[in-house]
Amino acid sequence: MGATKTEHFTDKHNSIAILAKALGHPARVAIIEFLMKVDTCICGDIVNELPLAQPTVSQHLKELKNAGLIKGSVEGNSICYCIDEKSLHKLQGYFANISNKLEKKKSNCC
Amino acid sequence: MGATKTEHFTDKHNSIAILAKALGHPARVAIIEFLMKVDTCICGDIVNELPLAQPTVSQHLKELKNAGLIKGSVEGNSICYCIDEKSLHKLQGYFANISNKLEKKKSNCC
DNA sequence: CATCTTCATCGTAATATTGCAATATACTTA
DNA sequence: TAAGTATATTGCAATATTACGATGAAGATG
Repeated sequence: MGATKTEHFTDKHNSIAILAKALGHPARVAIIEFLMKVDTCICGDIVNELPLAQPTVSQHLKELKNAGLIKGSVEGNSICYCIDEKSLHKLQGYFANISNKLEKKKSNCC
Repeated sequence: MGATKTEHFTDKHNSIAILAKALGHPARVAIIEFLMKVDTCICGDIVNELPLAQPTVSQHLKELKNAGLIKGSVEGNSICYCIDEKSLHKLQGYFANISNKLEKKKSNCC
């Protein structure tokens, strides 16, 4: 018990959940927004932006990477992180679709 | 240690994280999609839709409600759940904005 | 009123997440 | 090559999440 029963759900539901979960922490939202703000991908500096210790930030970055929200490539001494656009477009499409459907049926309830 | 350092982050980052976290589980994504699929809000039936025991589903519903993603109102014997459109539109707006910005700057990196 | 149905809550076990100090790795530069 | 810089990994403690059986609460129905 205790572990999520991933195998009982559809791939679609799981993949959305993975992306959403990765954004389910304010530090990781902050990281994404920071990567948006600076115009290029950023090498270093991420740790200084957050009120967390370096290992903690490193862990959050790893989770964002595992979820496919960011990419990281070694750039000499430091590591260059940037947003993986595909996954964010996927989220955008997902919620746009939901919003759309909601508009159409204009809640006949509650 | 162990608890999220919510107070160190901005309200905006926290509020997005709360919504995202609520969707960070496939069962909760499935619940939202089920509420979308049936045209009206649904009273009962949610438990039967999911491969989880009733108390577990009840807990997931509670979390979706706490995050503001769904609303529930007592309807005689059962409870009538439906999507809280505001929060989903908020997510839609958030990701639309990000997607937009990403389009504009067409990644000059990586 | 007794029972059924529907959903919530409690209690508990298993597992996951968060955070950090200490340490490791790897590249850079003096 | 030694020292410095940037990031990752390890190990651990605190806390949160996930799941469910048992039980409770409240309206519905016989």
